[in-house]
Amino acid sequence: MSKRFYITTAIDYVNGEPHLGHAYEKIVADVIARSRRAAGQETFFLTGLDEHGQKVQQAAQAEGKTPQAYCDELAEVWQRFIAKLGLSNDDFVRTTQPRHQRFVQAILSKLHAGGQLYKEVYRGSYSTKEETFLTAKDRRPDGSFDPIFGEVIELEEENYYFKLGAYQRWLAEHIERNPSFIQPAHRRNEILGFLKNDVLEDLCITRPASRLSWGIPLPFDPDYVTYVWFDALSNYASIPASFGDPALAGPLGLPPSASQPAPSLWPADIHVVGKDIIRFHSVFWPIMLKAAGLLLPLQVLVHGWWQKDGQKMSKSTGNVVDPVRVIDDWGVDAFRYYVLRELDIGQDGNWTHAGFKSRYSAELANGLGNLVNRSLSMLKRYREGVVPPVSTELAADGERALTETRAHLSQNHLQAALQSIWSLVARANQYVDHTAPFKLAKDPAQGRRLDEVLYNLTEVCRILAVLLSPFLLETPAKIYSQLGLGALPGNLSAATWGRLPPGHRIGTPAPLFPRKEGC
RNA sequence: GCCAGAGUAGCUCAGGGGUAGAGCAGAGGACUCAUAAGCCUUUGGUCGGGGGUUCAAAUCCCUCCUCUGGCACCA
Repeated sequence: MSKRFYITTAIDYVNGEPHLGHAYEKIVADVIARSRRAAGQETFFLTGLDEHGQKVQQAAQAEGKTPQAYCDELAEVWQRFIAKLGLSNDDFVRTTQPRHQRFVQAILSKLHAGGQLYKEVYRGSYSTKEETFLTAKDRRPDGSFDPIFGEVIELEEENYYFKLGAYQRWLAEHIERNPSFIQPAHRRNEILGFLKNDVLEDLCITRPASRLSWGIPLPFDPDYVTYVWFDALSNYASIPASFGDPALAGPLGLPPSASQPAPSLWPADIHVVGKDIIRFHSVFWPIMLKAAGLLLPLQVLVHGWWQKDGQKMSKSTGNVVDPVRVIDDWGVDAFRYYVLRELDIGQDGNWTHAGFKSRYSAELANGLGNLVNRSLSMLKRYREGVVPPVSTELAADGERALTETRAHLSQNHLQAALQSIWSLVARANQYVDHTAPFKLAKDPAQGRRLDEVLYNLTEVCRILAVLLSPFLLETPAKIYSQLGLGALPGNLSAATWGRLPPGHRIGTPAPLFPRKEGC
């Protein structure tokens, strides 16, 4: 079986609240996944949750629940969130699942057997209250620790380390040779600068089980559990491995697929991550894979952060955008459209209500929505909704939009693709005014000309629905329904000109993005 | 502090030696199919300051100012 296109989001810490940043990352990944499917590629899209760690352990205890019961409840919250965003993920990983733990233990065993791990004593300042070691950064300017840390003692603890530093030069060369490995380019430069100018230190990968029980035990030392790096990052490979993916199961000695043939997913094509965790994904994770003899992902695609009204979002000041609220008020398509259209991937964004409303009314309602409504209304009124013979006056414009959209999507330029699609919207709106079908309709001698104009407009509406299908969820289906065409095609090739059959009778036009008063 | 990047129209940004561009916002107009939407026309800028190279600089060089991003793991 040929390898599928495989894309992931970061997994979210189960304890956190779903916010705009999570929604944005997931929607970006979703649109890329949908665009690949629409290009005819078999695709696998994974998202999920990071459920281990001290904070979960403590929070569960505070609520008198087992950590697993606590996670199960929160996992439902996250799954509802994902459904709200309309994600097309093929699976949902939770790091507490046995299928994930098997992989983590397998890769740790292999690294241990290969001498890539070692045990060492660390001595440092330990906060008994926070149950964590403190670092220089935790010190106040006078050198003392903040009282929030409570009693601070000197403590020794033995842990396992992973030989990260040994791979520093190799990784720098890999990134040099593969310009697309970290995107966008300025993020790549940051990582390269770091790899060339700083010393990469080894990574502490465990906690004693006595201190942290809610984690995956080391297969070769039950006194320890593995800590965030191997536990969380491994999710990208653990799920393909659990299906028996030959690129993973074989090298790690995991059981082959129960259902043959095993899907071929690894290596991942794209890891979509936020700029805050770029280092873990473009330094730690590749080295972990390399050390274990596994293939590296092809690309780490780094997105920026959103601000609200030019300020950092913060729950304490109430300066937040609640994606669920926006979707409830404006619809999932308006939400998805705004975050995709506002930013090129990699830039930081600034959410403003005025900006959101402006794009909603100017681009969605007045641009796209009104075009579809006026076009179909005229076909309904002047031709009883029956599609006239094929005409090709706007065919070149339609084909250009298709070509550009495909080209942009193949490079994950989602914003640029939307701009290309909207240039067809603008062209068609202009065409209405230039050809004035409402005037042609008054002159019986102009019947053939009116037929031509109406075919072109109706076909543009259909093409727009197809082009928008990777981006929007409800609108393309609504357009198809209003066209009386049934199921939306799954492939962008349906956007080639002239597929709207003459003689076909369309459905009932209705506004796509209703005007909203007082919002 | 170090390393990048950026400062161009009211806003968001493109351009990168040879009459300053787009979208939005603003102004005016003709139309009426449509969600009072759409279409056409149009006002805005000595391209951060200063100096230099050149016949010619927003563009190249120097310098200054301002802003942004990054500087991990640090058990």
